[in-house]
Amino acid sequence: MDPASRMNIKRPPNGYILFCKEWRRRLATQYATEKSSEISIRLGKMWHALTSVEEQKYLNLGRLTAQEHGQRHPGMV
DNA sequence: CACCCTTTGAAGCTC
DNA sequence: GAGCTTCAAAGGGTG
Repeated sequence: MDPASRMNIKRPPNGYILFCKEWRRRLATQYATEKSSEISIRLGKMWHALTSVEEQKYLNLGRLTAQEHGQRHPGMV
């Protein structure tokens, strides 16, 4: 790949990553003694607790974000 | 200071 | 087109 793309543009975050950014901080506050790896496991449990609408919301948003990346970086090569 | 460990989804490489 | 691998976040813990 072009070094320019690797240097400036990272891979688009999926729905789960978006969910992490919102809840990871909250879980880190509640479980301040735990590490991100442990938080990730808790986030996985939180993910299972989501309703279909919420789950699809994050996945859908992540997919749209990925679609936008292609539009924000046309060609690139 | 970079990598490990961990989660899920998707990008990205290989075939 | 079908499939496997790497990277995205992320933060104490490890090296």
